Amino acid sequence: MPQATGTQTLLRGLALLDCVAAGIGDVKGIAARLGTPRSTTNRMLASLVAQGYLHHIPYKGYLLGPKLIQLGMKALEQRPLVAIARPHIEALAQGTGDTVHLGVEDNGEVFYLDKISGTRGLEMRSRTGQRMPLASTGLGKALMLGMPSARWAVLHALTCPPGLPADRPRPAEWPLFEEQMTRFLAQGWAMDLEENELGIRCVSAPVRDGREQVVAAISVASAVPYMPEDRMTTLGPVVRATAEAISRDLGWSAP
Amino acid sequence: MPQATGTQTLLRGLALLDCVAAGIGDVKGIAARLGTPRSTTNRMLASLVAQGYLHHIPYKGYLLGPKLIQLGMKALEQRPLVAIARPHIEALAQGTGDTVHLGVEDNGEVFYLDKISGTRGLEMRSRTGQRMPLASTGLGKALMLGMPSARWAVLHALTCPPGLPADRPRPAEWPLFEEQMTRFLAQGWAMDLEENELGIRCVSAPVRDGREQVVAAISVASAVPYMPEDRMTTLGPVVRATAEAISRDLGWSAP
DNA sequence: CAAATTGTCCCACTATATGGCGCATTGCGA
DNA sequence: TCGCAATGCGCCATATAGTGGGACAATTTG
Repeated sequence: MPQATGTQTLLRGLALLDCVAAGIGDVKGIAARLGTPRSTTNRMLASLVAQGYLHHIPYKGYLLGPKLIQLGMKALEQRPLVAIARPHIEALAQGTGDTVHLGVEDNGEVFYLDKISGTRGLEMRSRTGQRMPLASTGLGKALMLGMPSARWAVLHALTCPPGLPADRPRPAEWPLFEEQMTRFLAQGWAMDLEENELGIRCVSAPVRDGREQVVAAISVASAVPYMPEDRMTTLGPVVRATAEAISRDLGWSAP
Repeated sequence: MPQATGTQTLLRGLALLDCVAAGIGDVKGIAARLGTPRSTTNRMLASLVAQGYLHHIPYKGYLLGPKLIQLGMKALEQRPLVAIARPHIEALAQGTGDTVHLGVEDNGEVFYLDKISGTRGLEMRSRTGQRMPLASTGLGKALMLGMPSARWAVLHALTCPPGLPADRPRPAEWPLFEEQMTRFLAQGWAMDLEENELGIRCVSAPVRDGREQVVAAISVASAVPYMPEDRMTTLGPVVRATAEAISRDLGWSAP
């Protein structure tokens, strides 16, 4: 299946790891699956065990080893979200022509990590490094999808403080808001209908890491004329797909 | 450092992963550290990237990839605690001559997973599959070291219900108990002074996994005559060392 | 107890990885 | 803005490093 590019032994070793990850722990099974003779298989197994990539229980079988756990943890830390998401959100901006945002949750707010301006001429006020409420932004709602729904009420209230000027845009009132969120959760993407900035609508989706946790969110935003209801409906799955592509680069694997 | 056992390419590739894990992301640095020429290094890098073991940001550097996160997670699931701990607790039983236990926390209690009987002739009533309170057993206290100290009070109260017969052994009264636990936490191992069974003392320590979480505990138990105070003091670090050896096999790495 | 798997060597053969080199790109510092 | 240093990518003759067959011992299973 792969193009043999001069590292047979390495690739075989990695395939072997996959094999064990798939639950095949006996030498016979592994050798059969890789198509390697017993002696070769054993040789590689020995090396992988010596390095801690596999755990060996003699005459019982092989299991993924402690080294992989360590490396997995290190990998989680090293992951530079912005750099990894970049190519994906660039493609999304290219494909939609609209402005794309990347953000994370920080201290009950959205924190903008990256922004790709759209090609429609209009510029949004948002800026990398900026902070915004969770419940009134597309990014924020996508991030909230990863939290226990019990926290929704608090965050919603936080976004609509008592002294908020009457002319400021705001999310839907509570019972309705919860209803919307439940729908967003089911479909895997969310919307913002001028709830944060008049004239701006957006479609968003959550990004998860290897632990299934929501670690970020992306959104496609544009002015109302470019964002009729039906376009948002078709855009939803697209945004979601991009978010999932980023998630995969972060170690996430589809359910 | 390793004996070249007929898998140079594989070992080099794994060393390369270590290298990147250590934070060396530039080709030049990696090549220098492994002692391989540029072309060979690039070839391996390409293969590792193709398989998802590394993430590549062109002209920027290499990082541990998503595949390692996935494998790390799988490794955590696959880990058969009992089988992995076996050789270690056997060695401990051999070395001390006393009975060794392995247990986990389950629903606010200790659950005994394994037991190696000592060589002193006396047999303990404990049995694999048994349940015991957390606060009155050595295993339980070691497990409690991994919990937020706020939970200690609840668990202590749970172990000493109002209707407990006056002649039943029990842990120290509350203010003192907390004091003891704080000391145990600092030294990394705990004691049980006939608090669960009259005439039985034990020394215990927590076992952690790759996420630093306490997932189990081990203890060395014996009759009082074999367990004078000073022996417990020397045994403590030994038990702790064994627990840490198991932890390492579970992916834990010393702080 | 026998059958099936597994762990461990050994060894001749050649496919496999090596590493030197050149060129086009890209990024960074001056 | 420019030039240098790293990097990505490909080619290729060479011999080294991995291959795979086989024999034997150790271990588990039933």
